[in-house]
Amino acid sequence: MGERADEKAETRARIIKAASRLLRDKGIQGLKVTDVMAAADLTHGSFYAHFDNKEALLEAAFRAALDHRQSWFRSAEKHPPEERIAHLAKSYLTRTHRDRPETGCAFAPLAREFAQAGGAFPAIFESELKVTLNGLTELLEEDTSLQDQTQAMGLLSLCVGSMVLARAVSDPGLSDKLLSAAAKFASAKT
Amino acid sequence: MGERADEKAETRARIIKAASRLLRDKGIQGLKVTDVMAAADLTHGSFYAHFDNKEALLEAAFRAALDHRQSWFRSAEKHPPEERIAHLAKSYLTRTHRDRPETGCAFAPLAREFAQAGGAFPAIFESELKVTLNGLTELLEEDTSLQDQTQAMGLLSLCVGSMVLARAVSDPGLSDKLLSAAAKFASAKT
DNA sequence: CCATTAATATGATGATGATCATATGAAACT
DNA sequence: AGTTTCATATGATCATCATCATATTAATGG
Repeated sequence: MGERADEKAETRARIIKAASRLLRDKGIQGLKVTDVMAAADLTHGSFYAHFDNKEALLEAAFRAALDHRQSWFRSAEKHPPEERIAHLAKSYLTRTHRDRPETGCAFAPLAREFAQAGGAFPAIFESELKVTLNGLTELLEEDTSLQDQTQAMGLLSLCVGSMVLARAVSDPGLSDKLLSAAAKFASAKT
Repeated sequence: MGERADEKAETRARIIKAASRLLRDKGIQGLKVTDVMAAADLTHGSFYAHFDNKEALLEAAFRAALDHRQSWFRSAEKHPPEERIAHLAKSYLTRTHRDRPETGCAFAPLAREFAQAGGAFPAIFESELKVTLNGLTELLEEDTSLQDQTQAMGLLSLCVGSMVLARAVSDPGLSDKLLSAAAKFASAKT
């Protein structure tokens, strides 16, 4: 009895994973149900056995796309507070991260589309962003009062902006330089 | 004889202007030919009297969207070099700019889509970005050698990232704070 | 005024893609 | 083995949009 259900849950997870990758790469409008299902080794029609509609999938996929945030935080915890800005920036602004948007930060590629999408999307985006900012604020030992999250907000803005631009550029020298310049810029603001 | 041609050129300009606004607001995939024409007070069909296809329009619209860059630079020139970073950040990171994406910076909302679009788009994006970085580099009196454009690249990344996030957030307190924190972060003495 | 021509409008056409209805096929219980 | 059930597949349907073909309309030259 549980066998079938397990299998279905596993398939569902596979669909979400595929969607979460494609979403970060192609954006909301670029994400096609057919492509997601193909990436999960299924055909388009069975999609509706797993989700009510595309919106439901997007929601799950976006949340899944933010999982890796934890490991970003954890790797910074090991460093003393005054080195954390530099470390967080450096570990975010890597070539690997740039070249694999499908496994990376979801804020950078999706901000505009999520904010403008209807339904629950803007709220989801916002709450996830707040969680991220709070995590950074703690790491940087700033006041949580929203009045003094300058470092956390500045750092995240810088990281997101640099990643967005670096990904948009095909000249590898320029792209690399955009990442390293941002990392240097961040460390200077400690 | 020139009358008709003038009128047509004027209409074309009107279409480009409408497209340039809608493009920044909705993105490439969100831009519908019908909507552009309606915004220019025309009906959809006549579009092809002015442009070969949607791609041609997008190209013109994107270039038009970068016009305002000049005035950003000029307003910074008036300040002494060491104050320019702070001034550039502050004048970019305004509430007005945030609330009117359709008249603002084109890099922030369009980077991902332009980079992934086919044809000439990535190259156009990249060359416009280089122009911008060179302008900033000059203003900040850095070495133009691409080896030392840290300030220019850091500043632009920070501005773009902060704007993208601030626009994605509906809590006005948080959104304002994202802008002001980035401005403060930019001006922080190294 | 009439004829021409260029600008815009109206109404297809065809592709794409979300969603749905129905079919297949294999596992689980009898 | 036979039947039931559910996961997945196949093949519509319906809306949206880019693009195109044709019609209308207004300005210019005679």
